[in-house]
Formats: sequence, structure tokens, C-alpha cells
Amino acid sequence: NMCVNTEYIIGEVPGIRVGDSFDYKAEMSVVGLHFALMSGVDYLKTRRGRMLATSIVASEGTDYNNVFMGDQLLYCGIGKDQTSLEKGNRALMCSMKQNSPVRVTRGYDLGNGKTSFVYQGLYVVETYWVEERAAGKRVFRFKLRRKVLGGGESSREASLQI
Amino acid sequence: NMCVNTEYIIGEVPGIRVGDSFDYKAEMSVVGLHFALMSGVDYLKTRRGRMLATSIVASEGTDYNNVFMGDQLLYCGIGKDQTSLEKGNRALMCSMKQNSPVRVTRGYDLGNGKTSFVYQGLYVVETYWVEERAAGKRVFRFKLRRKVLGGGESSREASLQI
DNA sequence: TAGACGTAGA
DNA sequence: TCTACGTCTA
Repeated sequence: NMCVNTEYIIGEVPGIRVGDSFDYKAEMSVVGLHFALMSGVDYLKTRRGRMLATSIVASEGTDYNNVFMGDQLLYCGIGKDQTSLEKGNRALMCSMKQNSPVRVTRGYDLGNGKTSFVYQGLYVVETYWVEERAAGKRVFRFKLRRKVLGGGESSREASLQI
Repeated sequence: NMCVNTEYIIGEVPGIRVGDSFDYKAEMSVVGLHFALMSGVDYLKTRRGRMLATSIVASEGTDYNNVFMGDQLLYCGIGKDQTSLEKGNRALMCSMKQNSPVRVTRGYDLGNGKTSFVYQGLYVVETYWVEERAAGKRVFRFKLRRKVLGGGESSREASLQI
């Protein structure tokens, strides 16, 4: 890949601050904020074989229906067939159970096909449920809440979770 | 777009030499060698409304069956429905009629999903035909030949064609 | 709005 | 091999 920083990490990425914006997913990949060029969820596997989400991108448009409200984010799950918790969706569930922070980047639709991605900071998955949609489609919905800053949780503690 | 050089031009791109290689289509786009990130054919419309191909990328793999043999290239047409000459295919046909040079870049499959793109120089479309494939699929096939270097055709003459 | 010789990762 | 919250042009 074209990444400089190639390490999947939980929590803040050194050098990246809340409010930092990017024009392309590829830029986010290069700096290690979000590696996947297309997928909306990055995740890793711990030594114990546990999956943990590292980063999500919540974009506008299509029928994702991601909702930012205050310090909350209602994030639509990933994938065509969301009948079972797999991949990114499973990782988000595991992050919830572990109270593991997830980086959130918001994708703004600037019109004329342009997008701007703005890093929102660390969020924690509080709960999730299943939504029934038209044509019998099911999607997972995750509720995340912005992590309180200065909560005394050091990056060392975060790394110990792994 | 993320391009620095944003001008579609016929012929050589200043600063790009035969043999120059690129890891990503995005790099080729930035330098103005080939703008399209996905499509294999770049083209422009002249003031007279004539289409002319500026650049093609001939990749290995899938069922493109592009064949480099000596100074010749057998290039598979573009698109799902190749029953009529449209877009890039039409542009290549027009380039043939106008004897207008087309930049050719070869895409090497390095395995493990990696690709290397190497600029091959200017080619001229000599002829094209239709190939029948399985399942009644039709594809256009273009025969290009490497342009003889030092042929005395100046870039000014090339621009006059437009 | 849809199509296109892309990329990385599971 | 396939999927994936991309990105550009027509």
C-alpha cells in the first residue's frame, strides 16, 4: 500500500488532531488515520483473537443515514448482507463490549462530487440494534458517543486493553 | 480533482519520458499522463467536435488480452457493451483516421495485488476490428504501432490537428 | 446518474 | 476471490 504509517492503532493517531480535514480517503490512509480506501470501518485483531474497531468514516449521502446529534452519532452498519455480525460490524460490537475508543471521521458532501473528511475525535460504542428496511433489508445501527476529553485514560491504558 | 497538470494534450507530456514508471493510476493522473483513475482511455474533444484519444493504459489480467509484440500493441476496447463505437472506442477510431498519436502506458501485474505502470511512448492506431467472444459478447480490438521517433513531426504540427 | 483496464484488505 | 461509506468523467 501507499501508507507511511502502517500501524493499526486504537485511540489517537500521533500528529492528527480533532478538526483536521482531508480531501481524499487516500490521505487519511497515508497518515494512518483510516487505512481502508473504500470500507467505512477499520479494525484489528488482538493477540487474543478479539476484533476491535480502530476507525470509522461516517459519510453523508446514499442511504447510510448517519446522524450526528450533539455528542452522539448514529452510524449505519456496513455491508450488503447485514444479517450477521461480521467484519467491521462485529468489530464495532467488540469495541462496545471492551469500551474501546473508535476514531470517527465525518465525510461531508461538498456537492459537485467533492467530499471533505473531518476528524471528529474518539467515540465509544454505547449500543447497537437492527433496523428493518424496505424490501426486507436489515441493517445494523450503532450508537456512538463522543469520548469525554481529559478523562484520565492514558494511551498506555488504552494499549493495555489489547 | 487532485491533478496538478490538468490539461488534456495530444502527444508527449513535458517531463515524462519513455520508461517512467508509476505505482498508482493516481500518480499518472497528477502528472497529466493519464487522468482517468479507472477508465483505460483518456480523450478530448477538438474545437470541431472531433474526439481524439490522448492516452490509453494497457493492463494485464482479467480478460483484456492486451498483447505487446515488438512495436505493436493489440488493445482490447473498452466498456461492457461494445456493439457501437462510443466514448474511448470512438476516440481511438478518430485518432486512427487523423493519424493522431496516442500515449501508451503498460500495466504490469506484480502479483500480490500490486501493479506497475510503465510509459511506453507514442503509438498510432493502424486499424481495428470486432472480435466475437463467448456468450455472444463483442469487443473492439485496436492495433497500434509504436510511433517512429524523430519522424520530424513537431508538437506544433500535432496541435494543428486539433 | 451511471460507468470505468483501481486498491487494499478480509 | 470478493467486497468495500471512492473518485472521476461523460
